[in-house]
Amino acid sequence: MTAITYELIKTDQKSKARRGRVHTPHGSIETPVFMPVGTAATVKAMRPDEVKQMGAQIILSNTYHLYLRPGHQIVKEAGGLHKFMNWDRAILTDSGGFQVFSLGDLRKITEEGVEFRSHIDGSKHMLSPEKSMEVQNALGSDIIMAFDECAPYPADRGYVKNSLERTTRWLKRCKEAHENTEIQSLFGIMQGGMYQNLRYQSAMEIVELDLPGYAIGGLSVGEPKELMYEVLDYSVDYLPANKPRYLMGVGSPDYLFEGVERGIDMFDCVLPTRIARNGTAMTSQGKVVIKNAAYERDFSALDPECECYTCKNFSKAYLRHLFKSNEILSSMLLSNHNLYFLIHLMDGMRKAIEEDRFLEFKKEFYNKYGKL
RNA sequence: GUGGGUGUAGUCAAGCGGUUAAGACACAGGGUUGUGGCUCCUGCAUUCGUGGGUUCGAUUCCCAUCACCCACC
Repeated sequence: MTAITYELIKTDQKSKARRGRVHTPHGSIETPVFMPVGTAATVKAMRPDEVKQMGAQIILSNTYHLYLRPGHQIVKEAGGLHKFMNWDRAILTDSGGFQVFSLGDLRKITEEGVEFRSHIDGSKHMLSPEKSMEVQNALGSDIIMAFDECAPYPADRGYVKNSLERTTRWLKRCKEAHENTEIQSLFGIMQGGMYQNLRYQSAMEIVELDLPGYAIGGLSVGEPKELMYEVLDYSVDYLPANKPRYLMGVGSPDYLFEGVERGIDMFDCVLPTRIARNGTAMTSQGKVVIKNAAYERDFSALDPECECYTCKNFSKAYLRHLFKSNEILSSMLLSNHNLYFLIHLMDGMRKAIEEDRFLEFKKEFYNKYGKL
């Protein structure tokens, strides 16, 4: 018995989109789902009760960051991550694999693991499959991710093949080292870059380990949109239908639609909260760069079709003023809106799948949303 | 009224005789996708209060003038 189980409820008649449910020790999650990112045990600028109230079913936090600060032992002493940050719904933790990729410069990858320098104080650390499991076990998140290597783009076939094979070996070590299987489930991560046969090889290797869920990693790392969609097309088919499929790091509305259409169940992304902090909103009419001078005297709502707290109570002119004045409330209100927007977009997608009109729903959205 | 000082972009300012006048902030665009991000990138003075003069050449020196500031009557 694993901590996480997947229930397939319905598959769309005209696409690979599917409606499902992931059962976790902290409640069940209706899928497809968007997971807000809370790297340092907090969804930046948001209170947990707000995140919960807008309908977030699961959030993501991060092994690398919590290991460095405050330290996983402290989180464990606090009673685990859920209690520490006061979030009683599901939590997924990333393994630190992506930081190995994004920190780039000061790191050394070996078979044992990755040696890197802390971005906080420069101190030297080693992250390995065993260490990542130790940290994630201490955090107590419901879904824990395998410690993988995310190959950069572009990367040649030889590099990607070696990297994916090492990721499989690391996955076996993760499975071996993972201790709390009763309350935490380990998801494997497919790699393979932009090469179809390598994606296939990676899938075969990780699926053989019969894990509770699988993620597609190594996408949205700078490749063209069309290429990502193409890789996604066949990659999803290599994963079992009776397990949740998670596309890592994707979160713009168009990517979410294209992912769901191809059979993805879970997404996470820093995009909504990051662009919120930098003065941009996602709305039903498209992207709104609230800091632009055009909104100086625009007293209308950010998104006239949105029911979120921000849209119901404040004008674009006020939001622009808050941003230009560097007010904390700016990050709070825009993050609130962007997260609400994506969460409700997923609500709409789920409903559309149930009614077999996912493609129509997608078309309607694109017609209004326009570019990105 | 007398003496002194200052006038360079929206603001604070560097430059003080020599090719395209630092920088910061502000302002204006853009970026952002398993968060090293209240961040990053780009743009923004044919012109140095005004008028003369000296000089091959002046934002830089001289004179006048205007504005503002300080001190003393």
